[in-house]
Amino acid sequence: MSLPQPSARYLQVKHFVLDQVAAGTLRAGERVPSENDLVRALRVSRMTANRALKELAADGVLVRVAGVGTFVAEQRVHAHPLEVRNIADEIRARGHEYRVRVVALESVPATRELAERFDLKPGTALDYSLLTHYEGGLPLQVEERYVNPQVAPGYLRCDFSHTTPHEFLIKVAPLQRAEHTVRAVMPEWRIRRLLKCESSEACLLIMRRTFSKGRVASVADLYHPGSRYELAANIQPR
Amino acid sequence: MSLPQPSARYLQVKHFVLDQVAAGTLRAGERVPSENDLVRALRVSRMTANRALKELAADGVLVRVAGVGTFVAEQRVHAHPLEVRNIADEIRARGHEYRVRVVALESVPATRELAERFDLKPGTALDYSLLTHYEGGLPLQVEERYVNPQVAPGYLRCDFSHTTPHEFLIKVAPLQRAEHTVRAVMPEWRIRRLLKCESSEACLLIMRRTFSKGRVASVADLYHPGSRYELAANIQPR
DNA sequence: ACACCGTACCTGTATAGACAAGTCACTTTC
DNA sequence: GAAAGTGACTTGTCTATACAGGTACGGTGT
Repeated sequence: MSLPQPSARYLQVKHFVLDQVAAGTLRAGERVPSENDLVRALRVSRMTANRALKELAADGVLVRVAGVGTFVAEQRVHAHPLEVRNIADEIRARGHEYRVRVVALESVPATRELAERFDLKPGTALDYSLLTHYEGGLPLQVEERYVNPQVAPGYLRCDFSHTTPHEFLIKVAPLQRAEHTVRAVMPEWRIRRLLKCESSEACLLIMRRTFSKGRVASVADLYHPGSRYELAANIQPR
Repeated sequence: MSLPQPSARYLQVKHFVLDQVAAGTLRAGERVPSENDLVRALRVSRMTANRALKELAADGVLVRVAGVGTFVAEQRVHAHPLEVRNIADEIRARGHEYRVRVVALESVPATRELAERFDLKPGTALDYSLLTHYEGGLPLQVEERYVNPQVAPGYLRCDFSHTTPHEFLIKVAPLQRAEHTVRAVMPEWRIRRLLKCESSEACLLIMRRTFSKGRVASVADLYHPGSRYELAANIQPR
């Protein structure tokens, strides 16, 4: 279960703690080793232990209280109004037939750009899928997704005719936090061809990063034809 | 303009850099002082300068390249899709100059489509405004807005060089609820011209309806150039 | 023209040592 | 018993120093 040791010592310390959180040895609300504990246990300087815990706190994995200690943060699975819902459910809810086509499903090495989005080293193996989701025969979403197999293993063996990537990930890697970015773009031809949309049609791109156990579980670019897809939100202030 | 000095020295360093980014002294892509420059200029240790720059990089304000230097990140404007925020505040928060141009401001009768969105009878008088919001000289948003004068009276007498429509509405008609719809579109020539964007550029359209006292107070179509505007959301449990 | 190398500068990481401030439990004092 | 003090432990910050590794640039030799 334990991962190959990263070179940087503060990363080793992060993993030391993270592994125990992931394994359940340390549960939500429990106290994690203090900086000085880590100094003694892992033979690092306090500054290094401090950096590891500080970054884990910034990631939302830990909570630190000056004078008291460091604790595992409470993790809850979320439900959010702007969540990109399961595309299959969305389509079926509108009374249309849902179909998916798997264009690609393989393991690929991380490019530098991908490595950055994942916060991993370039060349790390990532599971890659390229799917087209159809609504009643028309493409509604092209989903280009990369999954970190160390966080969510078994992605390549998933049968996407029965399970969407989203469903799989929720089951395998409990969602801690997600980032969405929404843009209007003119996608490259490769995507445009799959979406079967004209060269003059704008597309809605949702870039999504999901986090689990303090690490990036998955990075997805979701392309939608601008003429057939929109995001809607109801906002209640306060 | 400058804020009271924070006590922690690394925060002082962060503000030193941030102020220059906000003031425009340092523009996107430009090089920021190196760690050693900051050591000499602000009389701090390199570890402290390092922490400041590292955190600003983590915040997305700067980009660091080992062996090369630290640079101001290219910043797309971020907006939180779930908040009803003020475009002027957003721009100023990014440290850029905000300016607005009033293209039209008049009373118009509701067309059938507008009447539907307002849930009113066609022909009802509506206050209409067409504004272009500029960020540092570049159009960032074209705001086409209709206001129901029975819910929010006095809209046409508002001075938009000092108050944004958003601010006015909040004051006159307390916001009860809002609806957002986000689309990617290729807008008509009229809008494209105001946005000064090319004919091949996709635009992000936010259609917003705000409700006050149970009625539709305002309907707005907000157009943004796809290359310079995006919506971002961090979705956290709880 | 081109490959190679040295140098200067940059960020990234790591350490030991130091002081401050917050929290808690225990003890002393009134 | 209540208030005040004390000490141990925690995180937060800061410094001086060090080495590694990346990058750019200019010079040198072929």
